[in-house]
Amino acid sequence: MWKDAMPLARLTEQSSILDQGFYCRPAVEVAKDLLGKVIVHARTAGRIVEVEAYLGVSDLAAHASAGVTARTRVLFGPPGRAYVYLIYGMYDCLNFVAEPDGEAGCVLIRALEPLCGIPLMRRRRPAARRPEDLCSGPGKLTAAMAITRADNGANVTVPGKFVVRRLAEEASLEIDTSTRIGITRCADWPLRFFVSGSSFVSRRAD
DNA sequence: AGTTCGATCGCCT
DNA sequence: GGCGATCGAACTG
Repeated sequence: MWKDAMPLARLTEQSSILDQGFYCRPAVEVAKDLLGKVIVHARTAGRIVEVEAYLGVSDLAAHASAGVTARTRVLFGPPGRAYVYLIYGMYDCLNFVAEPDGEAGCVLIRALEPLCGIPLMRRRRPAARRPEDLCSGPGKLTAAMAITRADNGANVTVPGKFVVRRLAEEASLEIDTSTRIGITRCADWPLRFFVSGSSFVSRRAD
């Protein structure tokens, strides 16, 4: 318990960075394909087990529905960038921008299976009682990995402190679908995707 | 310029 | 299951 699943050096060696083409597709496709991929931020890393897709101006639950503003500008820009915003005055939420440059769409990262830097994550989130609680929510995983609004706009397709990787040996996984959590508009749209049976997701059902 | 309310979390009952 | 914390973007006037 509370030990890393693998050393960061080995993870780096046995994986490759997702390129811009991966993100330059419809947000729903990118969302589903991000399951099983690994986010690396500085000394911490985790496997994505739960995401939600947010679409363009037609999706009233999406920030992009407000049009281009100072906050949403990155959503309308090139794919493969991080969109990080403050929610409820205290938590940062991480998204990756999808769709071609000029079109809005993104994927909210809702839960991770911690892989590297677990003791560090634990120090940042003392409230977590089990490793399963470390990154089981959008505000939890940013706290555990120290991802903040300073990372907003970061290009995660080029080598650096913040990237998303694909393992050379990717386990096949079954995907469950549900409605998105915590929203009121477009509440019945089935745009939440998570790894079936994972104990690291924020919730099992709606 | 003032108000509203949210893509949450953790503690309380 | 309920609620308070805490802040800034978006909307109203």
